[in-house]
Amino acid sequence: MTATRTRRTRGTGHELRGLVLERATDLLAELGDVDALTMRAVATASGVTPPSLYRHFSDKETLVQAVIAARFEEFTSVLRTAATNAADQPMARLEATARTYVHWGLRQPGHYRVLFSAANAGPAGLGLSPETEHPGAESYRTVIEAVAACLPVPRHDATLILATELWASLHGIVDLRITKPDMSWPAWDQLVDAALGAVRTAATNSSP
Amino acid sequence: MTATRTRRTRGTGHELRGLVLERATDLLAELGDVDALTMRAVATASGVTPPSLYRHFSDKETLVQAVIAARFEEFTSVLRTAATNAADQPMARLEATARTYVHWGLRQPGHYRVLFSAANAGPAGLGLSPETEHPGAESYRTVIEAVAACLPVPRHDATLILATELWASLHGIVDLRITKPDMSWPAWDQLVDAALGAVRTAATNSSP
DNA sequence: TGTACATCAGTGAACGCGCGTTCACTGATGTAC
DNA sequence: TGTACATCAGTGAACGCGCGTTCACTGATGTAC
Repeated sequence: MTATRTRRTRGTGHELRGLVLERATDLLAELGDVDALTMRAVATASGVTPPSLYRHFSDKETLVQAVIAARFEEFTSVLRTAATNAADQPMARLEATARTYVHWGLRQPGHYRVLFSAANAGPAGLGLSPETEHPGAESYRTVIEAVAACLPVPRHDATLILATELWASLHGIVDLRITKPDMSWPAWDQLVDAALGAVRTAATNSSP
Repeated sequence: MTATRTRRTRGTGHELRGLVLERATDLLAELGDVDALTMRAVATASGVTPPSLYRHFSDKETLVQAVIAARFEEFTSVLRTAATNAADQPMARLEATARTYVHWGLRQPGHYRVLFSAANAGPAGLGLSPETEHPGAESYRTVIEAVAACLPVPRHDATLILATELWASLHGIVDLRITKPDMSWPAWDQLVDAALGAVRTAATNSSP
């Protein structure tokens, strides 16, 4: 055991930082709960003893924040990529965004829960300053923009309500499935389709 | 302190059971998280030392289950009452059900989270046998029935999708608001209105 | 009416556990002379 | 080329804490005789 471990040579100690982030990410994906993640487990998964972690992260909160920030960034990026790759038409882009949202959430339930269902998910709860916007706000904005693009004469109020309701639907589709996996669920893409109905109607009705 | 405490007379010890349930319910409402609830806190809130709790509940899980079961029952009952009190027309009943769902959730965010967003909310996670249906299934059924009543020619598949998507919307409206209280949200009743749009459209289109 | 006794609500102290974190250390490696 | 030394990745043991839970007990109350 101990013989297998090779210590990093001087100057390359920061490699451990990356490894720890990776392992912590995997563990968080499995656990789906920040509180269930332990520094000891992260250390073991990284092939190192607990005190070594404190060389790179001042405490658990710092480590967790680093993981969460990266996951949020990835999520938003995946959403944007999906929209970009879709046909160059607002509704097609929105559909791609919505489908990708749910697909990503169901594929990475642990991460989705950590990002969106954490008990203390506010900026304060994440240890961020109150002025800092919530890391999930970016993905919210992505949905709003995609909805706004579908409406010929976008009124701010109406757009906001449509977009928020759509977001709530997508979140609900993912979250309920994750928390109640034993129930029998309709195919998720049909649910997403239904959720898009309101925007589709609004888009059709307002166009001449 | 100790002088203030009056021990129950013999035979009335079961009164403590009710008091403990009440205090545990309150604490759970504040915390919104089963793991954050401690037997010690329940004992203190009940004016008693921790070992006393074990006279009435064999362990923490049993106590928590009792609280959760009661909350689920209350929630379902509130939904049914709302539907009953609404005008005797399917759509009015559905609207009342939906509004009450969200209103209850936002009024009792801690309880809502415990019931619907618990990390281990499956029957197994709640310590129930796998055959036992999820305690939330009853409220799900309430929504399905209310939706079905609105459709003139109810097809089972379509009804299920519409109802599940509506449930997801309502859950999302409540859950996102609870977990991200710092964001600025549109009025919840407008969101509920939007969520009801799909059913309204389906109801109108199928009627002659 | 008095007394011995069984009952039982509730206590105080302690248990083992896993946690985040700290501390003093080890020992291989690169560097200065 | 050799040697003393500073650096620093990583360790092993321990800390204090709060938790669920257990244990032996206390002492007031009702009951039997």
